Amino acid sequence: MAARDYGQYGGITRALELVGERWAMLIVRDLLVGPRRYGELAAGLHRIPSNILAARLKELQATGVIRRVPHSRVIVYELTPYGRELEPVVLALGAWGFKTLGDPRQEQVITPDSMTMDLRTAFRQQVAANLPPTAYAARLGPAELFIRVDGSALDVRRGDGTADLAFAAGADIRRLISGELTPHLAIATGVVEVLRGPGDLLERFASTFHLAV
Amino acid sequence: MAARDYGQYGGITRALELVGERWAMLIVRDLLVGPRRYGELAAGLHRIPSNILAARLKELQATGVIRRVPHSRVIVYELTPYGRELEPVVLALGAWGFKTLGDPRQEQVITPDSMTMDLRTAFRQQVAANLPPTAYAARLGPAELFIRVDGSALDVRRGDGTADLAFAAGADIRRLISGELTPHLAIATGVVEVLRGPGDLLERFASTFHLAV
DNA sequence: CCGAATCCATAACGATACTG
DNA sequence: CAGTATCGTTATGGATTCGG
Repeated sequence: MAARDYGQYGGITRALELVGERWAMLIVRDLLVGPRRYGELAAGLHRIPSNILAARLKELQATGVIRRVPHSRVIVYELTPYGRELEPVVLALGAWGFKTLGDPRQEQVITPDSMTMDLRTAFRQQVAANLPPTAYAARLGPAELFIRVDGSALDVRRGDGTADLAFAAGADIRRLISGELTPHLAIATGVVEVLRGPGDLLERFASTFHLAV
Repeated sequence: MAARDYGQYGGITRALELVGERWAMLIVRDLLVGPRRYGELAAGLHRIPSNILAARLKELQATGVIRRVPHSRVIVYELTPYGRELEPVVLALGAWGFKTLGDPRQEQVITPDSMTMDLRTAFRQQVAANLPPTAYAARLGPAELFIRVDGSALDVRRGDGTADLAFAAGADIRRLISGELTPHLAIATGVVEVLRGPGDLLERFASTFHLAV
């Protein structure tokens, strides 16, 4: 791993030598959501060439960031404890990037894992702590997420479930999270479509997930 | 800048498109210490090729992370307000990398700016708030730093000054900051050499700057 | 089918030299 | 001092192929 180093001694250079290469941090992002198989990673990072994915997985293993775990018949990759400690880094990056996240370009896709991490980024723990437990079923572009907020705990997983509020939205859910759009306006303009449950709950959603730009 | 994108829509991909390329985050790191001239950046990142530095500076300007400011005769680069908001990202990266920072390799150098940011990473604001104002003059490898702690405020700058404690150390100051070495042992083993002032103050330094591994 | 390895064109990077 | 220009090397991207 000393091949592509910076010739400097310090915490930041060290970190960048471990996870600074192209795609590495996105692999970490997806693995922060949960263990993933090779094919799942390839699907979530749909533009990654398979040789690059294979190379990164090897490097991240060699440096102790991830682990390759054979599970009966399938192989999954998961973060080591040290790798999981990258969560603050990934969240900080996400919060920073979110601020200048415009509208999606034509070729940009939304993946369940990236959306999950963006929701974690926007999650306001101290606000949620004072709200009743709530479950949301959100269809965000192609991603179906089941979001449970209980006290200061957040759980996001793929798929559906019994939710207090079910809604559908596209990438412009961002406008709701940034506060650019009020929940009321988001519904009125069709940015958010309420599928089940009281639309008022979208206000709770918006105050739980908020990231000022 | 959409040339090298990831084809995904999300906060983290957005951030990586802006500052994810090689060397970019290190330029940000050094600019977090203060505005720098082209030559200063080149010196601090001594292994960066000048064409890469020039390219990164252009990209970071184009994306609104840094600004090119003509100052009478010289040109300096500085972070925009948006660029400065990368500080939490850089500190989180530094804290993570610090944990597996071993001993320096032969070719690795210590630069004043990287050392400054590492100190900021390790700074414990809430601990410092309960200590009397203290100034340290530290010679860390080739970097001469004048460190002032006043309440929860930290100021690190290059050069010397009237300090309560002056000391010299090498890269293995890391062992003191990680707690691997007690202040007493650090002095006894020669890891830290006290140049002026009461050596006891090194305990205050160690509790002010601490990052568990 | 999953988890890669291989091949090849292209783009980025790195070292050095060069210019206003 | 603040960059450009050039050119060889390396990494990336895309497609295809291989092995269990």
